[in-house]
Amino acid sequence: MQAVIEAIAEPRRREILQLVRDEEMTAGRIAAHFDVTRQAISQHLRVLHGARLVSERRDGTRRLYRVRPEGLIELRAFLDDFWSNRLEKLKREAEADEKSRAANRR
Amino acid sequence: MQAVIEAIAEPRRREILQLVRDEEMTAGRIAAHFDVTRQAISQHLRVLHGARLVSERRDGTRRLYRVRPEGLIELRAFLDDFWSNRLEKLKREAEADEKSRAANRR
DNA sequence: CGATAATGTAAGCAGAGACTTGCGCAAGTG
DNA sequence: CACTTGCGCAAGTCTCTGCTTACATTATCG
Repeated sequence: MQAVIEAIAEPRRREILQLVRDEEMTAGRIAAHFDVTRQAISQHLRVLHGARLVSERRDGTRRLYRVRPEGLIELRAFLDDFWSNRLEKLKREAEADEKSRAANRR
Repeated sequence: MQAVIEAIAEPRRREILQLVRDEEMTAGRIAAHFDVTRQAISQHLRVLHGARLVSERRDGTRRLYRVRPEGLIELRAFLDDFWSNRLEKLKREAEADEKSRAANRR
C-alpha cells in the first residue's frame, strides 16, 4: 500500500496513469508524450507496475501497459478506511456542537 | 493538491494524522509518540499544515493541532475525479466483454 | 545469421527531503 | 527580571529518487 501511495505521489506517474486509463498503450507511445528520455518513463512504468497500478502485456518486442483498476480500488478502500469513519463522526459532532451552541445562546 | 498527496505519502505524517484525527493535541504530546526529535515532528506538522490537512491553534506557548476534515474531503474528491469515471466505464466494459465472450463460445 | 526495432537494466549525478544539532522567541512563573 | 517551558527556525548531513548516458536483451525481418 505504501508502494501505491508513493507511486501516485509523483506527478509524472499520475500523468502516465491518465494516459493509459482508457486504452492500452506501448511504452514508446507513452514516452512520446513527455520530454524526458524513454528510459525515464520505463522506470516510472516499473514503479507503477510494482505497485500493481498498471498491467503489462508483451507483444513481440513491445510492451503494452494499461491501468489496473483493482489497484485503484484498493487505494480507494485504504483511504476511505483512513478517514471515512472520521468524516462520519465529524458530522455527528458538528451537529452536537451546533446544539450545544444553541443551548448556550439561550 | 500536490502538497496534499506529498503530505500523506510520508508514513510518519499519516501516523500523525491518525493521532490528531479524534482529538486536538499539542506538538509536544504528538512528538512523544515517536522516537525522533521534537523538531522533526514540528517539521512534519508544518508540512501537514501547509497542505491544510491539520489546523493549528495557539494557547499560550503551546500549539494545538487537529485534523482538518475539509482537507481530506478535497483529497477524496480529487482522487474520485481521477478514476471514478474510469471505474464506472470499466464496469460497463467488463459487462460488454463478458457478452462478447459468451457470443464466441457459441 | 546479421541488422534493426522496441524496450529494460545499470551506474552515476544532482536535487529533494527527513533527520539532527544548535539557536531564537514568546508566554508563563518564581 | 531571571528562569523555565513549549515551540519553531536554520544549517548541515545523509539517504532516496528522478533523470541521463551507456549497455544488454529480446523479437522480427531480410
